[in-house]
Amino acid sequence: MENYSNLFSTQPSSSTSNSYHFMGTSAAASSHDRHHHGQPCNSGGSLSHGLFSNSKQQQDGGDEGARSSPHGRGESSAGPDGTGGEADVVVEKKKGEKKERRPRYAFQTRSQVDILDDGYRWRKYGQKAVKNNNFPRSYYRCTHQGCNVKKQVQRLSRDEGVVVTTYEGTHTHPIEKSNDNFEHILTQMQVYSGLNNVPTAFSNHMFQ
DNA sequence: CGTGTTTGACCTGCGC
DNA sequence: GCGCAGGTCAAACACG
Repeated sequence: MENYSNLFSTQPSSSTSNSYHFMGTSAAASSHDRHHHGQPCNSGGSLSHGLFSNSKQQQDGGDEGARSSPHGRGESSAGPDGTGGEADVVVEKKKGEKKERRPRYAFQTRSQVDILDDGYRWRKYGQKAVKNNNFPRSYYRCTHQGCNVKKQVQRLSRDEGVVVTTYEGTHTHPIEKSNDNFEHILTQMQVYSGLNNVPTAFSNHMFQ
């Protein structure tokens, strides 16, 4: 809760690249332990659920068990085989069309921990070292059945106090547990959302 | 035993 | 075509 970094949202420049909606906030993020008191207190499940919704694009990925790649690998792009479900979720290359990805929503927080406890259950499925960054990037997927939401968590190398979380997709289910902390974060995000503050320097760094 | 993490290998896109 | 970087898979492992 020191200072709110930045917040911005880039427009879906549908040009091949992804669209990022970026926002910044600072929080005492606590997550250390994901679901201990995992009670389904679906207190509305509105907050984050609504906030990260990208209106359209992938809202279908819904029940398609997400992964059903027959060959195990290369599922991400070899997807479009007609099974509808996944094909339209990952709008990658569709027979010739230029690839287009789901919009991502990123926001940075000033926190000691990497993972924000946003009320959903996530399963880590990968971690990669990122170029020009001392810290690795972690990849998470929502564990809820049929929910295809992913998120990446990365810490800035030049400011290790800042954690960048990138969400991709929309949750197809209500939040699994309420979380005052995250609600607080969201509140901040909304507030700053109105300011239209754009951190250019940072954006140049993170996404391209 | 169920769930989540770690980690090396693999795949793909992109720039040169 | 090659190499690099990002993204994902899945087996092995750890933990409650």
